[in-house]
Amino acid sequence: MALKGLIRVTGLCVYHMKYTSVVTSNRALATTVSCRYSCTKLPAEIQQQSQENMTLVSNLEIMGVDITMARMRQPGVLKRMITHEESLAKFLLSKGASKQTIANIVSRYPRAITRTHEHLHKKWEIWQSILKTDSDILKIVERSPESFFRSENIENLEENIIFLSSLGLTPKDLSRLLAKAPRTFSNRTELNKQIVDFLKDVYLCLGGETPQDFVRHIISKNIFLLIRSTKRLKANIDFLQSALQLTDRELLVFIQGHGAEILDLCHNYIKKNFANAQQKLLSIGCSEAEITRCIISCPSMLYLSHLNFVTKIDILVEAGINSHQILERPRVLDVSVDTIKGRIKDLADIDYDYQALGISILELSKSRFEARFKKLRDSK
DNA sequence: TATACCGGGCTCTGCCATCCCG
DNA sequence: CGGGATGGCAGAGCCCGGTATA
Repeated sequence: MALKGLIRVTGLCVYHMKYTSVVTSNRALATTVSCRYSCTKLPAEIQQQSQENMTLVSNLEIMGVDITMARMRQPGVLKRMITHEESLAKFLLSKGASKQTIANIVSRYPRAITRTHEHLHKKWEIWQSILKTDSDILKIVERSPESFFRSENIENLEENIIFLSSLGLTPKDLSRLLAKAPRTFSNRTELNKQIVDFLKDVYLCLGGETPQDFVRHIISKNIFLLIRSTKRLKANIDFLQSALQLTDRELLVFIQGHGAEILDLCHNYIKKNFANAQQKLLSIGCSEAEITRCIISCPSMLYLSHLNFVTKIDILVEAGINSHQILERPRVLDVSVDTIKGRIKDLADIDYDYQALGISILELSKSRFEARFKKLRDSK
């Protein structure tokens, strides 16, 4: 199989490196026990607190920062002799943040106060070249302070923008990337390059001929790919090929289409959900081949948690819809449980016949459903 | 003209471990 | 050796409407 060969092709650079680093970190994980969150103070903690810069701590308290939270997250910051909390606050205020927001940001990511005014100014300017307005940037900083403040490396940020643009991503793609997956820009450019190389290698191994177009296409389809490990992406691609029994050519079509949406899922989650969905659909009388075809046509169903998936299927079956109707229109699973329930109830009131009229009415947009429902009811 | 098909828009952090440098 | 920088992980859907088609 082509993907198996990939390990050999890219093994020396991308894939092998990733793999070994993960193995060591997992091993370490198993033997490390953190006591950082213990409620009772140990002597070591008391000693640690005593080393804190008391002026800084009281400044932060006045700003409204949650010191306990800050201490829990980045204890080292509270010991620093030189910090820039005042200029940080002034800077963010000038961008439209409230005092409460600023306190919240520092509580969640204390290292923010180690950034100088010059740094903040420069970085904001660069972000603004992509996102345009202050409020767009502020929204992200509020949502995830870490993504804005974690790295001090401006050159790397600039390099990332150049690199991502060189892939053919449009300004619109870049702004979506920065708004939704800001980590893409604080990760080292080398890492982004590795992932892009990995994607190109996958594509070439599967027989593709225009790797640059492929990468641009797949990243704009799923903007979270660059913040996932190649280990995860590879595991998911391998799994989907074997679980869905796709040829290289079919896999290529799949991951360039709807398949791209699910490549970033946690690998165990995708495996678990696949097994659960298969089991549930088998239990209502679907064949394995039908299920496979259905998942290929609508892979987003693997996004649903087990409970959510089972609940939806049960509601549909109880309403008198048969398994084949569901498989023919799997996008009905895209609709929320509440919406399905509400519509089934409405339709029961007018004795809607799913066998005769089909189930596509359940997937309409809200306004289209209402219009259709009204027409059906009036014609009764 | 109603329905089917399909693409795309929202959305997506915060914690932990290791590496690395002063 | 401590702390900053960086990578990796778990987590878990829904909706709208343009256009093709019958």
